[in-house]
Amino acid sequence: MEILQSAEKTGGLIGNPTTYKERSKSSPEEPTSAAQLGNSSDNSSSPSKFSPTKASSSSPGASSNMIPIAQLNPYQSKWTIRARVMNKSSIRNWNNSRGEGKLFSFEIVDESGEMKITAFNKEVDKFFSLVEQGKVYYISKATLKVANKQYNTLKHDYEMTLHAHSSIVPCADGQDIPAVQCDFVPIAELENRDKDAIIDVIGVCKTAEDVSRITTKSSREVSKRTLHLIDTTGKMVAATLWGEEAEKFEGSEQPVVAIKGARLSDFGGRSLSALFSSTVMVNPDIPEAFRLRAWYDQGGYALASQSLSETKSGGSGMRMNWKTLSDVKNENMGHGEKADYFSCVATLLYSRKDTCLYQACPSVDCNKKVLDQHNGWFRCEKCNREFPNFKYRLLLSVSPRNETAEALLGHSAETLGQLRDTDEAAFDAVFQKANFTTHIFKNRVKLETYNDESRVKVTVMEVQPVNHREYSRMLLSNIHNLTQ
DNA sequence: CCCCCCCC
Repeated sequence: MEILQSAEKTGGLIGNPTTYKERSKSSPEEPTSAAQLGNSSDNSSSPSKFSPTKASSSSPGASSNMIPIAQLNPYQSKWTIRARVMNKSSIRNWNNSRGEGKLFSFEIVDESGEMKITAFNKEVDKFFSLVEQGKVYYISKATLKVANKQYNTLKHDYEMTLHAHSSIVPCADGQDIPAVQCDFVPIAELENRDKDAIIDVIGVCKTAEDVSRITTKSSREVSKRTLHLIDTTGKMVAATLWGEEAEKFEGSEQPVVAIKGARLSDFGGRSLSALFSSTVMVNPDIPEAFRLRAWYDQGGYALASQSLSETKSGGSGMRMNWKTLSDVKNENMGHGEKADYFSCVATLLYSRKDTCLYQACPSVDCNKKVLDQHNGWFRCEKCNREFPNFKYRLLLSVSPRNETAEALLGHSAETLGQLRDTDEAAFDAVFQKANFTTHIFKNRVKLETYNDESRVKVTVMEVQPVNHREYSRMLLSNIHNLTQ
């Protein structure tokens, strides 16, 4: 792709006789930068607008009226438009009670307006590879119908469906047609944007998670892959791609990734999700991308970037079921059929050190307590074997997991086991030091019956450091709710 | 003729 001019220098689009206003759903407030994409087919130096003469010289619709997109309506039969593809979806299949098929859609723009175009089945085969994002085409003979505003946020009363006689022909001189514009929001700035805002973002893909399959609420299976994008603001944000885009993404070489029309979510703080209407561009040929590449390669890669998105499930105040310990009692948590889960910020008052360590089977993934045979051998009933050695495991009364207890005490079970055997004072000190420390505890609560005696048992699943910003945010929201 | 924008 060739870029006419960096819009950053100009504060807007230059080289276009008219200005195309960003579509409403993007709602940019103060664009900090803008990039133009897709002028590769613009070679002519003589802009032409709706001149029938010009149209007849190079378009198949010689007898058609060249009209602006804004004037398209279902009540005229002969027309040709000349427009640039802003956005193109991938091919999607559907299968419902009314039948099945495939489709793709794209959005076009000219100086007068914009429109959504959908192609089904045979028209998918005919036009999918021809239609390229950023390029200009003559389009004629298609069906116009009232736009379904529920799914089409473009500013036009109608949308277009291609049919067997529809014509799409590349236009060699479309430089007068507005370029596709990106208003990239710096990643640090995402923190101040509203949830559900549709924004354009560009960053270096520092890491890309593996692709995974998830099942949606409506029982559809879909692939997803989360990228972690950073920019020169030193902030990082998680951006999730879906479907084929997720499957095909190759992030091993830290490409620059631009997403036009991503949705800002408040999951885990702030994160982004690509929509069907988003355009994901890997290493796009735009100045922003070149700048980011240089910045990253010349040292940006070493920056300890701070993510706006919580990477772990914990720490974030958004999805945590925060409870106080008295809530657990007052709300009779754990009395249901299934266990309840809650998180609390709590301070460790005391932990028993006498029964905290046990000698476990050294087999990988066994962890069963071994029986000391007092002959130098240790027997594991589960493995039905005797070992000359064992491994220490930690078991605090709150915790089912060795790793959780290790996090709480700040030492590995192995270290503590050695310490107990060699330096009791140091061993005691570890427990002393852990007392009165405050953490986020993620807990499971369940009423358990043992020997005819029922009691609510709280098990700590995970211990995490307190994220004071998130925790304060949660407390403020509680105060806010109390004053409602 | 789709119309799902998902999951933690």
